[in-house]
Parts: sequence; structure tokens; C-alpha cells
Amino acid sequence: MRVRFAPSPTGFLHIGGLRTALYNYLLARKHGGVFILRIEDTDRSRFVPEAEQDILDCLAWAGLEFDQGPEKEGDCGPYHQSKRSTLYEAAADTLVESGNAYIAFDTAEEIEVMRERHRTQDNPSPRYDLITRSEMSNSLTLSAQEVERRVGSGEPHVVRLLVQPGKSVQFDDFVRGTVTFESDTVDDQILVKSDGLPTYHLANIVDDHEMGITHVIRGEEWLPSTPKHILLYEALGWTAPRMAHLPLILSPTGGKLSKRNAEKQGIPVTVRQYRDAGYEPQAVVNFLAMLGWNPGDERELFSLEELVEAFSLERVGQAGVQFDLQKLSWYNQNYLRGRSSADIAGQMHPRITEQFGECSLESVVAAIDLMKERMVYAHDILEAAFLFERPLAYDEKSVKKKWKEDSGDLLKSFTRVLESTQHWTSDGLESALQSAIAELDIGVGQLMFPVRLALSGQPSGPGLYDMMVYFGRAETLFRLNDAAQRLP
RNA sequence: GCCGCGUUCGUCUAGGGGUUUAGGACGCCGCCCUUUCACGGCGGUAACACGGGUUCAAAUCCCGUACGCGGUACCA
Repeated sequence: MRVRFAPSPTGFLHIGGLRTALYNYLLARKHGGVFILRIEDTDRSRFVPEAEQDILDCLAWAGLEFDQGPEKEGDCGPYHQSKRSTLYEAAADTLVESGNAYIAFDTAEEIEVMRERHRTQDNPSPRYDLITRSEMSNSLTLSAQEVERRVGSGEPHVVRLLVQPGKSVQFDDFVRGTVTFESDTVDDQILVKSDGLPTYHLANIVDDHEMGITHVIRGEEWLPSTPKHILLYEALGWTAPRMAHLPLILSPTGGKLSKRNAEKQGIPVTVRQYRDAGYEPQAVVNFLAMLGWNPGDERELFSLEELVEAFSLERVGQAGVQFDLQKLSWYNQNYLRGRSSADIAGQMHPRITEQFGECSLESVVAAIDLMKERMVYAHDILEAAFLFERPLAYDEKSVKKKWKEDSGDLLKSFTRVLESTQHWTSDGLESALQSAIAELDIGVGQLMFPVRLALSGQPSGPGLYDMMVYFGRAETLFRLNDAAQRLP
């Protein structure tokens, strides 16, 4: 088995592209096959220089290692279509010679005029096909000498696929079963553009054949052009690979998860955005895997290795799937919890020192220990500012609600108990507080809430005693006294 | 318009003729835990698009309709 992921470097890698790459990767690994990365850079007008590096970075980030591709030569390179021109030229020549393709000289304007002429209410976009090609300037309507003269004089021209009418083009799709198209509904696809570069359709099938691709796994948007590809394989006398068209990822409101559509709803569309937003790569991978595929049992959490084990094309769904950011967060929370506090602390330490000033790595580890259960993203730790600096202000609502006239005095009384507390541990501090409220003859809440407020400035947070242990005696006493002074 | 693909809780889905009072997960709601918030535990909410057929029996098979999505480029 040989599969490939073949993105175009026209922009940053789309999240849907990553899913396509993932499914290809999983299938290859599952069957001990080869996973190839091929850069389809045949559109010069949309070429984005940084795009290729982004594709490489994002695949690496997600842990999808390819076997062959740019900077990883294998048995069928090069892996950029821009470096494989001779292959496409040869295929185009073969097709023209065998009468399966022809040369056309029409300019964009001439084609537009033809479309205008044939346009009706019922046919808003006339094709270049059986009906119309006879009235255009191409090697089917011009004499051989005239064609030769025009080509010889350097007149711009394209190569078009000659689609024969009345044929039923059929193929078996792994996820959709048998799909049939009538050749009458297929247009004479341009194979070689007037700049001499092949279109996707030609380059793609030439490369898939040359690279020995056995399974093509791609998005459903390619389904309508598959009959063209099948026709090309037939015309070249090649065996077509097996096809699998994946359900499209839709926006939560339906419709394509396009840049505009998605960003309006706060959904990142490029993999880079997920990386930058602090998503765990495993969470993204796991989430993406479940978007259109399921293992057939009730498991939800899968490592990449487990996905390889469980994956199969048979269990890929057929209906479009809506993207759900909340489910992704749930995955993220799960994978974050799976990481050690030391690991997360190591990642976040630089940002914490940058934001709050110098602090030891050990203290960050302790802070993560305190917060981990209530974090969804690694950077959530930054929101718990009180762990790294003294509260600048106290949550107004809580003060209004919980801070009573005697709270300051109670806090001061408590500091006297804490000064002499023997065991500065969670248990020791709990009994210290218990004895304090017994002595003062008050309810637990009357003391607990002011203490929490004094320590964190917040109405909620980690366990009170654990927090005191984290701060230590001196800092705890300082914050208690400070609050008693600053609050009314 | 035409061509193609699709349609089970709000979302991702299981189920593919009888085992289904349609199962799980996310979300939402409630209770418990915790005198905080989260985590966790327990419970609840909520779906077979519609209409015909086939059959003793249909979410499951067939046909139609509706709706959604994709394609309809010298883009991929």
C-alpha cells in the first residue's frame, strides 16, 4: 500500500487538510505501507512561498511523519510537481497522439463569449464539451497545418481532454460505494495550461501512477472530478488507484469551513492557528480522527498509535461533519491532564517570568500542581496571576457579598493562630482553621471566604489549604494582613 | 439550472430487517462531593427529514419528495 498527502502551497495548512493527511497516515501505518508527501505547486498565481514550510511544520507538530517527500528523498522523487515537468509533458504528448486529448487556442475572452452565447436560464454555465468544442479554435476544428503553424509561431494554447459522449464512467469508492457519472456531463478538462504547466488533474494522475499510489484518500470536493481522472487513467492505459472520498468538515452553522465562515464564529481554520492558540497536538489529532470516523465501540480517547491500530476506511462516515470547538476543548483538557506538571511548567515558565517577573521553575511546577485539574489549556495557568504576584485588587462582587465589617479582625486573629501553627501542611492548616473558628465562635465560611479573598483576590480557586502550603507561612501572613488593611 | 454526494439527539456518532422503552460521547440541566471554583460520581434532557412501497415485521431494503453539502475555472 502506498498513499500520499498532496497539498498545494497556496496558503497555511487547513485543518481539513490535516485530517486528510491523518487518514492517509493512519492507513499507511496500519498496513505497513508508504506515506508520501507531494507538493502540488502547479498554480504559479496562487503560490505562497511560506506555505510549504508551514505544511512541513504542521505535519511534524501533529506527529505525522512521512516516509518520502521534500528533504526526504525516496524511490519516486522529486516530490515537487514543479520539478516533474517532463513526466507531464510526456503524458500530454501521449494523450494528444492517441487522440484522447487535443490542442485548443481559445483565449479566455473567446471562451467567455461562447459561454455567453450558450447561457440560458437552465444552463447558467455552458461547458467546453461535445456541443461547443466544434465551434472553437482547436485541433479538432483546424487543419493539421494550421495547428502546426500556430503552435510553431508560439501562439498560446492549452491541451484539453477529449471526452467521448455516451459513456458511463464508474468507480468504486471506499466510503461511497459505486459512483457513476455520464461522460456527457463531463467537460473537456484542460490538462496543460497555456503557461505550459499541467493542471491538477493531469499532474495528479501522472504522479499517482508514477509514485505507485494504491489508495487515493482525499476530500469529497474531489468526487466530481474523479470521472475525469478515471478517463485519464484509461486513456493512458494505467490502472487507477482505489478511491476514498472523505466527508467534508462543515462549519457549525453548516456550509464549508471556509476562512471567512469559520473565523466569524471564532473557529481557527489553519493548523498553525491551533498550534499558536496552545492546543495540544494529540488533542487536535484525536478530535480530527473522530470527525468522520469512529472505532465502532465506545472509546473516545486514542493516542496516535491506538488510532493506527483501530483505523479502517470501512468505518469512515459519508455525511458532512460539523466542527465542534467544545468537543476539541474537552479533548484538550484530557490530554493536558495526561502531561506531567513538570512538563507543562517547563513549557510555560518563560511566559510566566516574562509576564510576572522572575520565579523558579520549581514554584511553577507547584503552581501547575495546584491548578492542573481546572485547566483546559496550558496557558490557563497565566490567568491564575495571584499564584505569581500579590493580588492587585480584590474581586469587587465578592468583597461586596462576603467581606463583612468584622472580616479584617477575623483575619488578624487567624494570623496569630497561623504564626504558631506547627505543621504547615494541608492537614495542619485545616486543623488550625478549625481551632480558630472554634475559638472565635464563628462559622467556617465567615473565615474561609475572607482568607480566600485575601490570598487570591478571587472568589474561587484551588483548595485553600493547598494554596497556603504553596505560598508558605510568610507570604500567607503577608497577604492576610495586607487584605485586612486594604479592605474596608 | 445541471451533475454528484448525503440526511439517527443541538453536535460527533453506534445500530444496517425482529435482541431498541434507539446506545455512547460533547454540550446543557439537576443532585452528590467540596462550606469556593473546577475535577470526579450519579441522574436527566434530547434524534431515526417527509411520503409511498416491500415484508408477518423497517431507523435498517426500494422509490419519490424535501432539505443540506460539494462540483460546475487556463484553482487545487
